[in-house]
Amino acid sequence: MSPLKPFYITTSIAYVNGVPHVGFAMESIEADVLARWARKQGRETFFLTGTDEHGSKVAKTAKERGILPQELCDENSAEFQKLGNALTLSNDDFIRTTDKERHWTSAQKIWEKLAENGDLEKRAYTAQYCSGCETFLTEKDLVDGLCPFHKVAPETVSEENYFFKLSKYSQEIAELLRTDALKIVPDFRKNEILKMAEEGFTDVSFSRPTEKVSWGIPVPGDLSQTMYVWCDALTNYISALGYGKEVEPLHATALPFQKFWNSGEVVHVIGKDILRFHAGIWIGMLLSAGIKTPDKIFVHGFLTSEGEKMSKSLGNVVDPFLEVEKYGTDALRYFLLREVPVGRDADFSRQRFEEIYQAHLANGIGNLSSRVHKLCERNSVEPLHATALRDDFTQIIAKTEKTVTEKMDAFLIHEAIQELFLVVDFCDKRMDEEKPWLANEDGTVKMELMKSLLITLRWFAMELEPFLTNTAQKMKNMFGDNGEPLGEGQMLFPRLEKLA
RNA sequence: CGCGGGGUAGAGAAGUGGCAUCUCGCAGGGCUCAUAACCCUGAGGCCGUGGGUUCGAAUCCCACCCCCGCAACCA
Repeated sequence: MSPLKPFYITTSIAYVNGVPHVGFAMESIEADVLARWARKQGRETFFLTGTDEHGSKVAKTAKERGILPQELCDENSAEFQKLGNALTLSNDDFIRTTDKERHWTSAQKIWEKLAENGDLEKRAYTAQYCSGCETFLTEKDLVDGLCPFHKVAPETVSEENYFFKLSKYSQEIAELLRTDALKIVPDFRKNEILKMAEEGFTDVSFSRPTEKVSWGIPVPGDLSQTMYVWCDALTNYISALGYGKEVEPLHATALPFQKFWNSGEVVHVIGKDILRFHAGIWIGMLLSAGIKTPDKIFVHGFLTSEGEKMSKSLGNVVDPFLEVEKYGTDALRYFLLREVPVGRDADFSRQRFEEIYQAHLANGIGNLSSRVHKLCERNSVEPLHATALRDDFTQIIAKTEKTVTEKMDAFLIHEAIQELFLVVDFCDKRMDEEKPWLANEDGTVKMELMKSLLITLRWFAMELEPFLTNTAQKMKNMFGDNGEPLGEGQMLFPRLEKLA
């Protein structure tokens, strides 16, 4: 719990059978802010993201396109890494589940641990299978007993799978949740998953016959079976840290796994759809394998698009690349961080996005930066000489720092950023009332106020860094970070009508 | 009676017993350093509905209505 513990934060890994989605952008940005915040607090931090690349869907898509599954994975994984750059993510690593060297060894190691512990058992499994979809269907999928896509009755198929005995860990998991040893944020998600745990989880299928699904990690010691997503994908969180890697005993303590997993604070950032897997299956696996369980799971909601569910068929999926291209990285970051209440569902509305951009970014911090910069330039106020801060500014800075810290510690990102931006209002108000563009009655300029404004904006840039990294850097250039002279003035956020 | 979340101004949120708050939008006024930006004022709420507890309820209790998730790898 010590705030100086190393900090390990992960996003869920994106499935590569498609291109990046604005929801993935939101999750990555939230994780990025928490990672940058931790670093700013002086904590040694490791931020991981990556891609989930196995399974029949990928194999099928590759086949349709006439390329190898690995080629498809390479192509799409690259898109996600490209998005990471576009969003200025500060991830320390990027793990891919097709990475045999790094990932497979860890995943197989965990599998062996579960097996040694007697928690994996081969069972016959019977279900309805549609050969058109190449997947199992449940009663609810069927329309009049037929596959809704192929209009044929599914066949009853029986196959052997390894099952993980998750049910036996239900109560232990419930206890972790109850005591917050595994803390779920926000609270209401905890209640939800705790209920499920108390009612008991069912055992889960952990493998598929290789003849049906071969694009995956082979089950150790049984080539007739391929790992199903759980042991394959969830294990990325520790494979990236080198779990199970053969090293000289002397070097074992140097493994990131040792530092960040065993001795650090571990936080997973995920969407509400996969909470069950993370708080259930993943924790069960770790308990079985005798590995420390994570400290926190931070669950975000979903975005709708103009009030409707985002779906390919409706054609309303928001492409994060296009948003970044049009409005800029920090505008998208700001909207997702400020307008989406942490943990809840929200709507991605074009009009709302533009209103927020105009009001907070262009008219707010952008305009304030311009007016302060011009004043300083005109009156030769140099950063080097701006050392003394007026009391009222000192007070608001102290108060803001305190509140922002409290909010961030509680993962209330949207409230933290809201609090921070109140400083913009404060500065605008001070200028309006004291009119620093007019001289004092004795003809002298209002130097004290101008210096305070300059210092405050320089401070603001520092506070802003975890949230809007690019803008923070631009502000530092404008207002002379580290005693540099006043830089060039620039428009941080041009008004919308000036955007192409 | 499957499980869970939610219903507070046009929109999004805060508020868990004591004058209903913030952001955006809207209307009027002021200023002119600034990106026609900024500042002030105002309009706009039976706090989902009906009962109850209390000196006092958005807040606690009971009943009901309506939205939304989950139960199945959609971020």
